[in-house]
Amino acid sequence: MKIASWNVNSLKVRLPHLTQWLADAQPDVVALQETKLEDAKFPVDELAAAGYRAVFSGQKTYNGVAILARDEPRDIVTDIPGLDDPQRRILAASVGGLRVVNLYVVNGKAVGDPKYAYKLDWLARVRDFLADELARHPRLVVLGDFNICPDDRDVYDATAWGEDILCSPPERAGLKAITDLGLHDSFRLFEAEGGHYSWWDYRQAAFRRNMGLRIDLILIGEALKSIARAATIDREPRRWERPSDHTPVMLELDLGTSP
DNA sequence: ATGGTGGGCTTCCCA
Repeated sequence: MKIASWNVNSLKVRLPHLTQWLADAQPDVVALQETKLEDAKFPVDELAAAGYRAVFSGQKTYNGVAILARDEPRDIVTDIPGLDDPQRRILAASVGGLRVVNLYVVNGKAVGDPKYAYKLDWLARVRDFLADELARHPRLVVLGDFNICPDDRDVYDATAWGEDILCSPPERAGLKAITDLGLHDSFRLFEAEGGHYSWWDYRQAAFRRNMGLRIDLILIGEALKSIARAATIDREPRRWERPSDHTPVMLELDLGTSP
């Protein structure tokens, strides 16, 4: 089974890229972020024609998350219990014998900004939600745009970036509180070197110069660690005309033949 | 220190 995450930065603009990539990569489950679409405008029919069921939690202009799958996703959750948040950033579903939680983590703008405080609080609440999810569903996958570089290997120039937004110690502590639940950064099960990124700024020819960050992650519960086969970043869609600033990340799990 | 680019119910906000 192939499970993927992609921040598409407007599904309206990127739908042709998405359908092309689905045909090329043949993923079984895909988590999308920044769809920027109201639910009524989600391209259900186009994705069904591509062979995927879809569930989604969107809003106009900003945010928006979706899960695509070959099989119908079930037991949908669109909100963190107890958190009244109009921003559509989380979507959980059961699919293909897995529990999948798709996150579009708050960017935070800058250390000290009000959005940064919202980010740290949101992360703490997600951590508590994930603790409950993991207790109920050992076969848990938590993936999405985390808007946090796990460590300096995930930053093109860690010295210059320093402790700015996406790399500040409190953000990294917020991520560590999540991985400390027993969720592994699947990419690091296969690759120890730096220089592998999932996002490149649109400015300054950042992609051509590989000035990127690895902020799109697929975390897996301990129960899935032994069946992880490969974790990859597909840079190809970032080369296409009018790309998203993020590129898809993918994990292959060996779930065997029994359901 | 600044600003560069891109998406969006656009002349600013968000990333």
